[in-house]
Amino acid sequence: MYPIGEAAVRSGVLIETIRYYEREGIVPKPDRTASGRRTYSDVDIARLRFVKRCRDLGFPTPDVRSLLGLTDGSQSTCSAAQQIAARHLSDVRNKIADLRGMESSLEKMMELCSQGDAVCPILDQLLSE
Amino acid sequence: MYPIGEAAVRSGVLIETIRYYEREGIVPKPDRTASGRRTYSDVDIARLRFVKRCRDLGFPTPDVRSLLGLTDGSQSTCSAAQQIAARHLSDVRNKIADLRGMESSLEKMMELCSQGDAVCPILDQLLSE
DNA sequence: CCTTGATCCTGTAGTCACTACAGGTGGCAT
DNA sequence: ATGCCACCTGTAGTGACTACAGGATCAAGG
Repeated sequence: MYPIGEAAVRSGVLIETIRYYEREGIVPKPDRTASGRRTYSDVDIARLRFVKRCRDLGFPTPDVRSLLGLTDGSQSTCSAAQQIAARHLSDVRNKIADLRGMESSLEKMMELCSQGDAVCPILDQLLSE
Repeated sequence: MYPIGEAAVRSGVLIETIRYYEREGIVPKPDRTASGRRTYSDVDIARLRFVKRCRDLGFPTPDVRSLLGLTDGSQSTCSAAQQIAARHLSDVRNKIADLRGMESSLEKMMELCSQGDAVCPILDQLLSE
């Protein structure tokens, strides 16, 4: 059993973020010492790492909750996880596409810049549309 | 001169977002009618469109302010705009790289899913690291 | 003139996922 | 006892919006 500082180190999740997850109900409240300090088991740590992994992959918190809920599961939970992951993958791809659009526009602007025009092409582009 | 509703339509920026930009000092306060209603000139509209264009390209608001400040400029403002755009382009590229990493991990997970394992590979992957 | 519906106003709070801080307590070493 | 570090709760802030409440103004129609 570890105090929260140790749990943070072991899970890779910040102390304040751990408390936030608890407050939001993303993870269950841990046991407490007689003096009121949180104390985390290895299972608690594993759960926090799961949450971190999900967040690193960009899953929004509602999805993290859902995925966590599936971890006590059976065979049939796999399709639920698949669904969540597929939808999220689609979101990620949309975001990439958005960003690629931005990148492309920015690149085009930067390109015009190197042509030494009398008028700033970046500002001109931003002003013209 | 137009009321805020018309300005919103013409600029493509929501009424509440226009007020937000004004409150944050991103755009100057417009003139008012005798009864206190905001009234926007064509120059105000053009400025709002500029802000929208910058936001659509993902420039953070401090950069939008800076770019706006450059639009009254001279030749020498072009290098400043270029700097802002270059830094932002770099940020966009970093975000794309992050998302590509997520996409790749998610794709790998989905791939394992279609192999019909007894254990859910998605949850397994999330739990194992 | 009065009514009605639409538009506008200010101020406040909420969204998402954290993150920081204030003020206080507990635990351990000196 | 003192000092330092870790922990606690509660609150507020971040960035960029977005929504809502309660009230005022405006214009058109009866």
